[in-house]
Amino acid sequence: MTGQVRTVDGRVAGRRGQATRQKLLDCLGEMLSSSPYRDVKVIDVARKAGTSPATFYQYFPDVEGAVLEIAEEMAKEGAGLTELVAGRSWVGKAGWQAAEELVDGFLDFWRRNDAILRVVDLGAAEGDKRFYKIRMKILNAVTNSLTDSVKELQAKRKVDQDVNPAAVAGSLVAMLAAVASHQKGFQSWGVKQAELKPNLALLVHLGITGKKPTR
Amino acid sequence: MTGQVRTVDGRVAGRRGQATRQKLLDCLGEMLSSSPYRDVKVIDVARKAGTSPATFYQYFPDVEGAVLEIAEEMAKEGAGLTELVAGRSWVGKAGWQAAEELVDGFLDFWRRNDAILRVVDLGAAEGDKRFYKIRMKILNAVTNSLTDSVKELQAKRKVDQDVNPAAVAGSLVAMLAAVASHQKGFQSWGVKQAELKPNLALLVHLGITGKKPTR
DNA sequence: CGGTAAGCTGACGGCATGACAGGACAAGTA
DNA sequence: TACTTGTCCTGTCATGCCGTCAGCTTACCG
Repeated sequence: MTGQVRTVDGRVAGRRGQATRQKLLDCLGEMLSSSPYRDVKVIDVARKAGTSPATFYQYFPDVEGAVLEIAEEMAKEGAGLTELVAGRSWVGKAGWQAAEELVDGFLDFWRRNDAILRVVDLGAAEGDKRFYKIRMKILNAVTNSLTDSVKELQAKRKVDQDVNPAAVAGSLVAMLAAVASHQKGFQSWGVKQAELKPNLALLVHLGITGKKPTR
Repeated sequence: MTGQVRTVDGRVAGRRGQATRQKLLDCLGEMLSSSPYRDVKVIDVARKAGTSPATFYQYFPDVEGAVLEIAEEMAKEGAGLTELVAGRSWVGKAGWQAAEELVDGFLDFWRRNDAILRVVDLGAAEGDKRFYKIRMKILNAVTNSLTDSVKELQAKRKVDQDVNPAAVAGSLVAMLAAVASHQKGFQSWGVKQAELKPNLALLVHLGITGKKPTR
């Protein structure tokens, strides 16, 4: 199903080849977090990995191709974000806890994958379907779960009927993603990390349930 | 005060020079909306403007420099976004209207300056102070106004004291910006443009006042 | 009409890209 | 051990963009 790892010219990669390939990916990942995406050059990645540009081109069609590879990897891990929402109760104290844990988990994931998520975001915004798909894969998991939560509350008449669950869930997730990728920005207008989280959780809880949380 | 427009090598630009310069900026702007930022080359911009690469380098140190110029221009226009919030009442029907108009104005501005805002966002996220500053210039106006609104409501005991006005305002603005730049994304999970706006307005209202709007 | 500064470009060294052919290496076979 | 096979890596090359400079053309002014 997964298929073996293959080089650009169709050979199957052996143990040594896969190691080289992985090393190139790792080095690319590091470069992305230390210098602007626009300035990441194949030759630098290759040098950093102690190999030559030609080797890079054996495993990846171009820089973008390699970035997609890393992103795909991350997306798999990101699928686990679903668990932050699935099967949670949004009533009473449990609701507040759910909101807090969602915010926590989300911010954490984003901070860990900071650099690559930035590039994925850009690619998606520019209309590249491949990046777009990956971004969806990560956000969809959470968004769909949240959408379901809102729908449930609507069914129980706890949320107004004219609320569009998908729109609200999507917007909240977008907010989390945006805040996560500009966390430094908040510090400069005097909001500290620790203060940010409860306020985000508040917004999430308000958005989902329409009510202030009981802590 | 403003200083004349100058070329890289220090000459003051005359009428003809300024026209060329502007044409280069315009063409760059077009290129940014039609192809990925990473692939925008000086030579293409120059060709599109019917001039040579050397001319480009007379007016701008590099592509980034020119992008900053465009962004600066946009930031000036963006300062007008303050009016969407300043001096608004957030009580009763007026509150709902304020939320709706804020969302409307914001989304509109973002759609108009789509391409350049993407690049600014990326630059800021990557830690470039110059892009960061521009992003702040645009968002600060709105965020500060919103922060003040929340503070006022807090003073009147209409909002809980443990809410951090700046954190809430900043998060809401980040949400608006994020949703605006991924508007297409929402369509794919079945949320239409027209549906999106009222739901965003709802979230904004909830966030600022802590209460459901009275429409 | 001549001087001066603005405006533009051809051309060039330098570097990244991406392709290829061939050498180095590990593992299996006789 | 010698030979074979297939994987893995690199030297090298044509191509194309970058960023700069000297020098030519154009516009303005006394």
